[in-house]
Amino acid sequence: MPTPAPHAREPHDALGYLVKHAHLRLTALTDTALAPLGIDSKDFGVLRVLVGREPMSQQAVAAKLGVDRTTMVALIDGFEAKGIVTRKPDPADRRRNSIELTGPGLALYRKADAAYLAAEDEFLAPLDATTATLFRRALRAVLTPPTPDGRDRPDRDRRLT
Amino acid sequence: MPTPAPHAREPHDALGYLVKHAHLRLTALTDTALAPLGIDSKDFGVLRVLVGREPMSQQAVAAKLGVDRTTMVALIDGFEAKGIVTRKPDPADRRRNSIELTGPGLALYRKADAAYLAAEDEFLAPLDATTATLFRRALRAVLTPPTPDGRDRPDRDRRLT
DNA sequence: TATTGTTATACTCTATAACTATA
DNA sequence: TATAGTTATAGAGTATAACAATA
Repeated sequence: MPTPAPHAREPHDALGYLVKHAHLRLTALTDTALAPLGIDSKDFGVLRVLVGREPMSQQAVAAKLGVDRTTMVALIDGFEAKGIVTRKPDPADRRRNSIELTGPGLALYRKADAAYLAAEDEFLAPLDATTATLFRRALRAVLTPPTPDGRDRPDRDRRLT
Repeated sequence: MPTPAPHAREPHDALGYLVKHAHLRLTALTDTALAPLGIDSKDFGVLRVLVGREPMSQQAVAAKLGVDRTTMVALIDGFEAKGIVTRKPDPADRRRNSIELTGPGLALYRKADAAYLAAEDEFLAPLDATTATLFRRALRAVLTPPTPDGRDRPDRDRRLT
């Protein structure tokens, strides 16, 4: 016994360590996979919010992502400069900017989605198919009911980052 | 069909979303659990490195945690001010600070460990015991082999944050 | 008066560079 | 010459406060 160990537990078994580094590794993998497309995983999160939905206000996107509306400005700035989205005043309420994915934006999303899924697969590679499914299901389960009364929230109210 | 959905996949199913928010929730739970003891989950990580080991240099602790040695200074400053650790020059190499957990520091760690484990339990509450074990095992599995040749690294060489 | 987007500012976290004392 | 600790500084990232336009 090289190290006298009063009350030693293996630190790498701590769930906090495991989950944090799982997050770090998955982020690194997806960032690498998306980099050739000129976006990162945070950008991809924005695309995921916009795709397949009606045009949204900047604030609505920000709320979905759980970031401040001031943070959203620069993100949309970048997307608009790259021609990924259009930003025009909402005719119904001209305070709002209506954010809409462009054709090239949708094409980019499709490529990004493929790259993202490949990164997921790489991340999950050490698990067999059954375990991978179970892993995903367990993640969903631990996120579902932080409500005290045990009722689940409808999916569309959840934040998305 | 309220929302016309060209190429829609549910964003909450993305593994990136699930892992990120699992991390956020677990961190929130552990921070809350540790707050009454005057420490947070990052502090607890430092305690976990120090407990049950010989006294270490600041740099060794920093390396284990994967942070810069300059970041370590303030962390140890706080611990020393609270009497959790002692910091004295290593007689063998007086450039080094020998960091050692004090008696009260060890007592604090034990309380913190109990609080931390309770937070883990709360996090895992939606899973039955078998699934919880499988979940932990899956997390370990996806973290083990980022080495290209497939060989695992010895545990003591891994970073710990 | 309240809200959306915007800008300017501040705050947190962490790393880089430079200094000191030791080796 | 190189290394451990320290300090000062700078860089991300994100939030808060204030302002203009609109409701």
